[in-house]
Amino acid sequence: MSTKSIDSIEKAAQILKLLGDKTRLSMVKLIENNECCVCEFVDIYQASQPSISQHLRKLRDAELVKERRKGQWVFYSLNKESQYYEFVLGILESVPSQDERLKELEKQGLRISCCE
Amino acid sequence: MSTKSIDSIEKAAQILKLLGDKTRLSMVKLIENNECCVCEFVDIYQASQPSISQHLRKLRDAELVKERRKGQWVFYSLNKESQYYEFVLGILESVPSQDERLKELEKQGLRISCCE
DNA sequence: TTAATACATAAGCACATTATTATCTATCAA
DNA sequence: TTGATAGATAATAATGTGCTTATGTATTAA
Repeated sequence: MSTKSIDSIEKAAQILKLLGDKTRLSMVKLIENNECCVCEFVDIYQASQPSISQHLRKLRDAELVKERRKGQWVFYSLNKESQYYEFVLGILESVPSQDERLKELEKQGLRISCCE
Repeated sequence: MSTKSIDSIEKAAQILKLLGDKTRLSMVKLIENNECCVCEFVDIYQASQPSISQHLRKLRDAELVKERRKGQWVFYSLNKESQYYEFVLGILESVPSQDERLKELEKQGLRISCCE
């Protein structure tokens, strides 16, 4: 079960700190409606692969995102089972859509859209 | 005018980072409904005065809070004129009330409740 | 005027965070 | 198999953050 309210001020601060990085915030906003793999993030943010992986690890450790392996790719999405899902969703509501970045990727033919 | 939506991902991340510290988040939640002065924060968080002042400065620089001098005290409150007021308010909705901390202060007779 | 209280700010240090580089595993395609 | 691609992780370097200490200003009370 997830409610919008957070039980402790420390936990709330921890989640806000995680979202308080522009790369992570943008990634989380992006996977609100899309499933993305690591190499897509690398292209979108012009960042190194380890840098992206480390951001994702923090989000995964906090159980805000979940991963799904599909062949050689690992796809990330928002963890809807998280206790904090609604809290995060409430914040994302006020954050500008990042879907343009994905469209840009598609235009370059770099979007990973594998079967199934 | 303030809307819940933030124009840029960078600005949103900046605000979330500011709120992503448990002392600052608690202070902001506290002054959602109360006006507090620096020395009260010092008592409440058992922190040094410069430490509290530095937190408040960051919040003030981002225009999330405003100050009001009253004699020797400086009282802080949420800046309702801020462009980001509703965004902050939306987050605070999910954050547990910190009013108990003020009640505790009153019990100890340390609450500054000056005239007017 | 003097002392005390409230607060701000600057400098320095300790610790946390982020990015890079290097290396390792897993999957897929030849 | 072998090579290439995707990704994770460890070690390290660069940067940022938050705290303490020291000091300055403003206000009040003596």
